[in-house]
Order: sequence, then C-alpha cells, then structure tokens
Amino acid sequence: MEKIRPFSHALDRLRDAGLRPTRQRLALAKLLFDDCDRHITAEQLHSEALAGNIRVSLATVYNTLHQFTSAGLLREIVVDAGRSYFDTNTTCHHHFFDENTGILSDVPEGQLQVTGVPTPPNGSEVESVDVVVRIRAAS
Amino acid sequence: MEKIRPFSHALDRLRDAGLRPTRQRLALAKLLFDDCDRHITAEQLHSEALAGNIRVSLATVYNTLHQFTSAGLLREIVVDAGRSYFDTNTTCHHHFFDENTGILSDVPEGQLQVTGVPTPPNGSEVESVDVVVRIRAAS
DNA sequence: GTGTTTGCAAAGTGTTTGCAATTTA
DNA sequence: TAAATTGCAAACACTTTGCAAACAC
Repeated sequence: MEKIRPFSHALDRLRDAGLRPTRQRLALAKLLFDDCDRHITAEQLHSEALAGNIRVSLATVYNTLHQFTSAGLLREIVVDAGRSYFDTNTTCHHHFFDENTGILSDVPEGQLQVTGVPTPPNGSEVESVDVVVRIRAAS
Repeated sequence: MEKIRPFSHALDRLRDAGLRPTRQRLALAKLLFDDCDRHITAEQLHSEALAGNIRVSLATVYNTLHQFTSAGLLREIVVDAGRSYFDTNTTCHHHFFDENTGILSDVPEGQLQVTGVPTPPNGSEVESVDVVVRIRAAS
C-alpha cells in the first residue's frame, strides 16, 4: 500500500533510478510525481515548469522524459501521430483519448479486459498490449 | 463473399466515394486496393508509385490518403508518434506493431477479444477501441 | 578536477498549406 | 469553361542533436 511520501519522493525516485539529481530533473520529477497520476506532453511539462519559475529548456524536458522512460519511471503512450504523451502510471492499464480535446485519461481499472492475445509472428515476443478507447463529444 | 474485381475495382471505389477519378487517385487506389490488405505510410506509397512510374507528388499522396480515409476507404492507425499508417482493411480488427522493423500487421481474427469497454466520461461517445500489440525480436 | 548534464540554436522528420498551372467533366 | 485537382516549395509542429558552458560529486 504505497502512500504519499511528499518531500523526498522525487529525490528517491531519481536515486533509485541511478539518475543524478540535478536541479532540473528534481523539479521535473516533482511536477510529474508529487501529485496523482498524470498524462502529459513535453510542451505541457515545459510550460508548467516555466509557470513555476523553473528555468529549464525544452530540449532538457525531452531528454529528461526519455531518461525517465528508460528508467521505468514513465510510460510513453502513443495516441496521436505527431505528439508524445507520457504517463506517470507505469502499471498495466488502458486509456481514453478524447479526439476533440487531446486529453488522455485512464480507463478505470477492472472493467475493460483483453483476452486471447495471440502468439506474435516468428521469433517475436509481446512487449505490451496497448488499448486506446477513442472518444469524442456525443453528436 | 466479396471477391476480386481486378480491373474496375479502383474506379468503382472512387465512384462510390464520390471522388473524381483522376489519374493520380486511380493509380494510388490500384496500389492500395488491388491486392490484399495493406498497411502503408505516405512515404511508402509515394515510393511505390514512383517505382511504378506513376508521377505523383508526396503532397498529393497525403491529400489522397486523407480523402480516402474521410470517404471510409481507409483507416488511419496510430502506432508511432511521428508517422501515420493507413490500413486498407476498414473492418474492426487489431494490430501487431513490430518496434524493431516498424512493420504493422493484422492480429488474426477470432482470438483477441476486448470486453467490458466502459462508458466514457460525461457526454462522450466511443468512436473506436484500438488495440496494438507491440512486439519485438525475442531476446 | 572530472565526467555528467544543460541550454541553445540548428538540423531533422513527417506533414500541411498556398497558389499558380493543369486536368476533368 | 468552370470547378476540382495537382505539384511545388515554403511553412509547420514536434523532436533530436552538437557542442560549449555549467554543474554535481
């Protein structure tokens, strides 16, 4: 039952991942992990950082997001050609993607189920099974 | 049991869709629809066209792919941020995406099943449920 | 100090657009 | 001929990269 570890949370995460806790990484980690699960793009995170008076370049935001993803701290979600979303919830779950607003949200656990995932073609192994429920304002 | 209509196939499709059958559209439609189901990017289709001595610009390939998609002749599949795939099979089915090769292929029918698709957040309706089985060469 | 990380600006990728020239009905 | 379509090149959005300066240990 992992609960909120408000302060050293971000620091711990970086340490555990073997990432040097620089000012920028710490600040971004706080934005990403101190609250509830988040779905965010690089641009959004960059804006948030600037809004919070965290001086960080967009390039560093991209680098950091990818480092966090490699370290297993984030999961990258592909829903939109030409934009990458990162999810702070790395456990297996699925997504709603609102085509109108571009907002990504979690499908509540325990309802949607995928069964009968087939054996992939010769010599390949399944890495993940991603389900995206595309929604839009009812007509 | 719809079977092969080799020659006028592409022409019929364009007519049915209300798209003026220009030289370029006809040629692209033939490449897309005359054989089995295909998963293809704009660049790939453009290369194929050039290889087949069909003079067509990349911009027109993009326009055409989108017109075909709007007309319901194609389905756009998002598996890779920064690249769009188009599927000539518009019926409901799911995909393997090979992360190593970038090749998209169909999951054989009748195995994979999605159940319990939840009601989407207020006022939205489900447009589609896309399942991507990400695979890579076994380690 | 030494190796890592950052910021910037430039380059890259895939895609879209504006508009004159061409083509289709 | 009138309206739709095409090609080109420029513009675009997002992302990555190269390298000197700044930083963490």
